[in-house]
This record gives sequence, C-alpha cells and structure tokens, in this order.
Amino acid sequence: MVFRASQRFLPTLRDAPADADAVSHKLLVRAGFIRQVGAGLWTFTPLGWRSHRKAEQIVREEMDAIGAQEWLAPVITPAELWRETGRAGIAALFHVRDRDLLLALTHEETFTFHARELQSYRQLPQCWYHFQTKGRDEPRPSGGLIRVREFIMKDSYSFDRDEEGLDASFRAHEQAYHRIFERCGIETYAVQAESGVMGGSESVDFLAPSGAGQNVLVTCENGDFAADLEVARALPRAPEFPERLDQPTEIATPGTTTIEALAELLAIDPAATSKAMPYTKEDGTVVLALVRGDDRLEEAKLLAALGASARPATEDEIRTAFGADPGSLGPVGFGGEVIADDTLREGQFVAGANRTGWHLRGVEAGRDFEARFADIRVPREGDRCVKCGGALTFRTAIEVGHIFKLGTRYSDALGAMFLDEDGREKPIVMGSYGIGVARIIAAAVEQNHDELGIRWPRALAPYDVHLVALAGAETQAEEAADELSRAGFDVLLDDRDLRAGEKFADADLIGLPLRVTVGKKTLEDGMVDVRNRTTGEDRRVNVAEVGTQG
RNA sequence: CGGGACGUAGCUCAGCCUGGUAGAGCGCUGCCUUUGGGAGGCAGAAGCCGCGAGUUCGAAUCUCGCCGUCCCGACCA
Repeated sequence: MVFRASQRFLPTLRDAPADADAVSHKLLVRAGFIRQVGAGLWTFTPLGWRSHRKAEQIVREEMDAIGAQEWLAPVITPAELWRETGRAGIAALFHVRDRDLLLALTHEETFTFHARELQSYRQLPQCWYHFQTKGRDEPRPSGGLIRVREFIMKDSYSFDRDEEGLDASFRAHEQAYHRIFERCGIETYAVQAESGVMGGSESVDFLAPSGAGQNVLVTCENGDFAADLEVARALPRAPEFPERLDQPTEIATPGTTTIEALAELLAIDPAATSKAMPYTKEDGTVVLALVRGDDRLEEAKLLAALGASARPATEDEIRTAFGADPGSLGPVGFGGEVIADDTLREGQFVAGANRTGWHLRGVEAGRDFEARFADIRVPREGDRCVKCGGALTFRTAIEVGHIFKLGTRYSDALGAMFLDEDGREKPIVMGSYGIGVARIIAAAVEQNHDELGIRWPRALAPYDVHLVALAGAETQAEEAADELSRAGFDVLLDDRDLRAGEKFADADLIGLPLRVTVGKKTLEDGMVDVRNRTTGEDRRVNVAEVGTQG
C-alpha cells in the first residue's frame, strides 16, 4: 500500500525530550513512534504501532510453528486466584481499589485456572499463549520502553505429563525464541538466569546487548561463555601474596576500615586481603560471607548458596556476634557459619581480627578457620573465562525474553490435576515463557542506529520504502509509489510540502530500510535514486529494481 | 522506600540569587522569496510560570506543603 505522509500523523521532533537517557528512548520519541503518558506509560503512535505489530506477528508465527495455540485472557483478574498461589502480596501488583481484583502482571494464575479443564494425559501436552497487557508497578520506570509499568507481553504456558515433557516444551521454546530474535534482527544471548531463592527449576534469559538496560551480559571473546552478571562465574587474576606465615599474626590497624586503606598501610596487594560481610538469616542467626578484598559480594549468589533469605546484619548484631566493629571482622574465631568465595581456597590472606582496630596476617582457610566454599563474588573487568581463559566483555543488556520451568508450583496450588496412564492423579508439569514485544523494539533501535536516526531491521520497519517526492516530480513520485506498491511494498510517500533537506532528515530519523528519491535529477532518465539506510549505499535504478537493493 | 535534580509556549531552555506582572531558539499560522540535506524575509497566534497555602502593597521569583518527571541506590514476580 501507499501511505501519504501529508495525511498521516508523523510527529517527528528535532530535539530529544530532556528526560531521555537511552538512545532508543530518544530516537523512538524523536522519530514519532511513541509518546509518554506518565512514568512508564507509553502510547504507540500509528507509526510505532506498525513496528510493534510486525514484531508481534513474528512472535506469533514462531509460536504457532511449535504448535502453540493463541488465546486471549483478561488483564483484570480475581485477587482470589493470586491468594491461592501465594502471590497476592507481590509489591508490583496493581490493585483495583474498590473490588477484589487486580491487574495481572503475568498470567500463570489465569492459564493454570483454565488448565483445570485438562483431565487426562491424552490431552497433554498443551501449549497456550496470548499477547496481553501486563501491569507492573515498577518502583522506577526508566529508559523509554525498557522498563515500564504497562506493556504487551507474549506469554505462553506449557502443560506436560512429566519432566521429560516439560524439557521438550522448554527446548522448543528456546529454539523458537532464537528464531524470533534472529528474524527481528537483534543480537541476543541465551544465558542461564538467576534461579533465585525459589531455586531448582531451570530458567533461561535472552539478553540483547545494548547501550541501556537493567542487565549486564558477560561474554567471552572466544564465544564459549555468556552469562548474566548476577550468575556469571569468572576467574580473577591471582593475588601477589606476601611471605607465608606459620600462624596468623595480629597487627594493629587503628582506624583502618577499608580495604584500600588496609592494603596501603600494610603495603600489600588488595587481592591478598579478605573482606567480611555478615548476614542475618530469617531465623536470626548470623553467617559470615567472605570475599577477596578487591572483590564485591554478589548477594544473589550468596542467598542461593545459603538456600535461604538473609539481609546484611545490623551493627548491633555484628557487635554481638563478633565482639568487634565492622571493618575489623574476620573468620578466625567466629562461631557461626562462614561462606567463603572460591578465590579464598588457596593462599594466605589478611583478615579482620574480630578485635576493633586489629587485623590478622597469614590467615589460611582450613588451617585457621572452617568455611563452606562457593562462588559468591561479582565478576569484573579483567577477569578471564572459566572455560578457556579468554578475555571477558561486560555489556549492559535488555532482557527481551525469559523462559522458566515452573514444575508443579502453580498446578499444585490451583489444583490443575490430570489422570495419568497409570490411573494416578498427578499435577500438570508447567513451564512459562515470556517476551516483551516493546523491548524487542527498544533493543532493535539500541542495536541499529546512527547519529541521524534509526536503522530499522527490515522485519520491524513500519514501512518498507520511504519515497521522497521532491518539488517538481510529484507525478513521477506517485507513479513510482504505485509501482512499488504493486510489487508488494508498503510505501511511505513523503508528499508533504517541505524542503528536500527536511524530508531527508525525517527519512534518516524514521529509518526505513530503503529510501527512494524522485526529483528533477531523476526525471530525465525515468530512474530513481535509492539509498540503503543501513549501508548508506546510493544507487540509481529503475523503479522495478528497487526491491533488489539492499 | 532512601539520596539528588528538575517542573516557565507544542519541543529545548533563559528569567528566580537581588520580588514590580513573561522571554529566546526551534516548531505552528499567513504572505513573499527559495527549492537534491532541517534556507531567508515580513507579519502573527500561542503560557493557571505544576497545584495549594503563606509572607508582601505586589510572587514565575521568597517560605511551607502536595503532585509530577528524571537520575543514583534498594527492589525486579
């Protein structure tokens, strides 16, 4: 079809909104794809909605291809369902004020509710999905479309007889997701996701590296490792240890409470020190997390290692448990459990003496204290790959998809049972799989733009061709637009009464893959000028050949 | 929820310190000129200065409260 710019709403802006930070935020607003209504609340303009629908359709096709069936479930949900699964207390839930209803932030409850109609193993497996608005009261929306309070998600739910079936459903989704993101033209990495305190079940995140985002993606230069920073393992450099001591030796370090100050005072490598971080578990017991002095503790890893919820201990709790102030704490003589990072297995480190103003030199795990070892540090720049020793790269990334093995958590809670072949009633084994459609749009822009504007991947561009009609060539431009339309292209015909420069600038900003210019220069030979937005390549061709460009 | 910043025309901002009743650029409307990279001229329209109290003869400006938005942190099913 041909779409006339003169009759469309194309609100391009010269300036980016002052509060925009992320590139995708700036460009999507400037190019007229989205407008903000409130914090984390966005309207898609006709232009933006076309791109959104393109992404949606790709997701739909790939879901259908693995046998998933499209539904539509309501946004408003009885709160009762959420009480049954124990999720009614989630802080991000929006509640309806005068009714016992809430806005779904995902649809496990609803689809499990429907799965109660599945009664026999003969009806399994099933895979259901829908595109539906999710409401999440994010504490801090940010980055345009990256972190919002309302968004359309494709969420699907698989229902299987057993773990093997779930695994097959999970792998099918994993493959479908790779195809989806590839078709959308965005680079993504499937990484092991944080399993959290709930633990156990497998969970994979799809991260799209970009200039903005909530996640940090760690990848190896040799391509054999990719992980979310929160769960990534990495090898730090080896410390330069001082001379070995036969036993820990106390040394006065008055007023020295930071690792930097300690390392300077003792003239040693900060990596040859240890840092003690006391945590209090829910039952009130204090445990000691121990990492190397130059490292940071990854709380999520610590909690996973503890298998329990915990919080940093208060100063009072610390004094009671250690008899010393924070800054002089260490594992030697501590009566509780010590969880030490793997980097502390070998070597002698300086540690707090549990006596305010004193440290111990030559502290050695196993000899001077007992500890449970685990990976509880945050990897950082300069670390090496655990698989091959290659250099690691750290990039911020957008989480565009997330797939979970749920098991029977929801089917148990809501009573979604089936009768198996052996005549026994069993809970349905479930998985859930989400894609944030608008995040695909944001990631595509983050990964495909230049200083002039967006460079849409072909599959997500709102139109195929931006046809710039210059003064004096209006008729020829119309003819060219019609011909391209007959050839199957969606053509944005810029027939506005503007100067050439403004039209070109808008074309660059909106970023359709091909720009066709018809003007006086092209009148004589009946050809048109074609520029590929991605490569910048210019060509003069017959209209019929436009489709072969780029 | 803690820390910080900002709310003045459609957009980007100045004015606020030192109170005297509102400005610029871009955009918008009309006319002229121009016409392959946001050109120029002339004439215009457009603001509950976030909201509410207070101080004052007088508040965009000072004080207090509230609301909104953004950034850092906490949180992230």
